[in-house]
Amino acid sequence: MSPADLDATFIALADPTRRAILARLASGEQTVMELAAPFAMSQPAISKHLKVLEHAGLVTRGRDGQKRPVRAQTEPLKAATSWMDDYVRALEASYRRLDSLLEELQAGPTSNDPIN
Amino acid sequence: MSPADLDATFIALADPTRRAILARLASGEQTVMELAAPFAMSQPAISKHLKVLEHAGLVTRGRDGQKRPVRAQTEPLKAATSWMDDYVRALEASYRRLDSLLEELQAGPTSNDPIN
DNA sequence: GGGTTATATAACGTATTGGTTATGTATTCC
DNA sequence: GGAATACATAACCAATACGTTATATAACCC
Repeated sequence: MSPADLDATFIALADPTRRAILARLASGEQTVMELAAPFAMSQPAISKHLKVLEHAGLVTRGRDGQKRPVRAQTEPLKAATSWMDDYVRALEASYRRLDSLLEELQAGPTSNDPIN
Repeated sequence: MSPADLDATFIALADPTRRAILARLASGEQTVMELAAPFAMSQPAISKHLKVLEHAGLVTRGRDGQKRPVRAQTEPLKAATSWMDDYVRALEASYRRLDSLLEELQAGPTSNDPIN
């Protein structure tokens, strides 16, 4: 996953309306009208949010007559989660290194310490 | 964690410069100057990015003379990961329900199906 | 064909973002 | 005290984000 893809995913997730749309899609495919109904927002506004989500690969669109059913996809979320997990792991490893270094120092200087 | 906190976290993560700053902090505390060095960007630009990260709680600032050491924090990331995990889990549960429904239909109508 | 429904697109306004340069404010060092 | 260093803040600019209303496009229904 390229940085730009990660950008797109996090940008898409950074808006509460878009996260709410995703949450509603968890219970299955929805049309644009169905998605728009619960929000105090115009239909074009929802269409724009859907475009952002689609650009991130978080949703895909089908075709059923005049309807364009929206369906959630997990792929980009897994990539984003993976970035975050890797990062947290690296951070925690770094904390552990620092901790053991501090322990060593507290145990008193050893022959390895630069005395002079 | 409130939606606004999630907003702040995802917004902070949505910029590649900010993710790169976090990645560099994984190897330990850094001053603003140290952080700015590898980027083709002015020091004030980095300070702004740091403010966004700080607002999300992804970094905290210390004080050491004229230096303001920056240190990464994992807390908001865990909350964000948790939102994503919950969502993916809900999605996959929904897929499983749909799958088993399709299987049932494929197995042929039962006495429970609305025949008329 | 003509009206209604579902959705997309265009044009627009305003706020925010991400960068810049210039300057302010502490703090350190001699 | 005065110069240099580390950082923050202000003022500015271009681009983008997020909403609006109005309108276009396409499919459905009679």
